[in-house]
Amino acid sequence: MEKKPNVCMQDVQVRKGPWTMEEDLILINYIADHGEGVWNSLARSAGLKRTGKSCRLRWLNYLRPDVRRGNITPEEQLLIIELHAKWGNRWSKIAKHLPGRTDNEIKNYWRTRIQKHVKQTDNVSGQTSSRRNSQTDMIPSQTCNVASQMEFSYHPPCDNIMNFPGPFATETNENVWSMDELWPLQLLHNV
DNA sequence: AATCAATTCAACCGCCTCGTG
DNA sequence: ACACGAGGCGGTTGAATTGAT
Repeated sequence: MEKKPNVCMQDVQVRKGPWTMEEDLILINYIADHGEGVWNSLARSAGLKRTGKSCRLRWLNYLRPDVRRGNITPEEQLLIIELHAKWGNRWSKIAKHLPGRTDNEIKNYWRTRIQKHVKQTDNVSGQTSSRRNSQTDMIPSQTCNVASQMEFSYHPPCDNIMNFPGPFATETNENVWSMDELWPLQLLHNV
């Protein structure tokens, strides 16, 4: 048995950054056997050199079998706008009303697609309107206004925000693999 | 074909809340 | 009532990808 320095041993062992396929499989298998929850001990027991938080995030945002990815529909988009107008940046609350969508995904979608459109709209229609300190401090009343603007000016074919990058298949990305690939492996592993 | 800029999104960070002893 | 740990949430970052020149 080699002796390791007892200083920050956990810190030394914690892995960060993109998940590997192997790690994903370990996590899927472990949760299939034991269920989710108690993430810190789950991470340890599963032999993953990740924090509990990291495992939870990976599972909730990516590995859960019911996670839907890509192709946010116009209906979903309108719902996001509507709910954001009602609740502001309460992403998890909004996500509960969009089955299969995660708070992270909705948050990203809002920031990259909708907020961009909001800014453009602001520039065109209200150049003298109030300044914002940041992208994130928009209050619900403002977004409500924006939501109505978007609904009435919604023209998918030429609208920037409706140009979805396409389905989930980004094969070139090393740590992105489809659930079609992962779940059969998980099942095989469990047999 | 090469380079640069813009965009996207997975993952991390820090704060807050809640449950438990 | 208090302290502590774990989980949850929103904000932010940075690598990868895509598009434009």
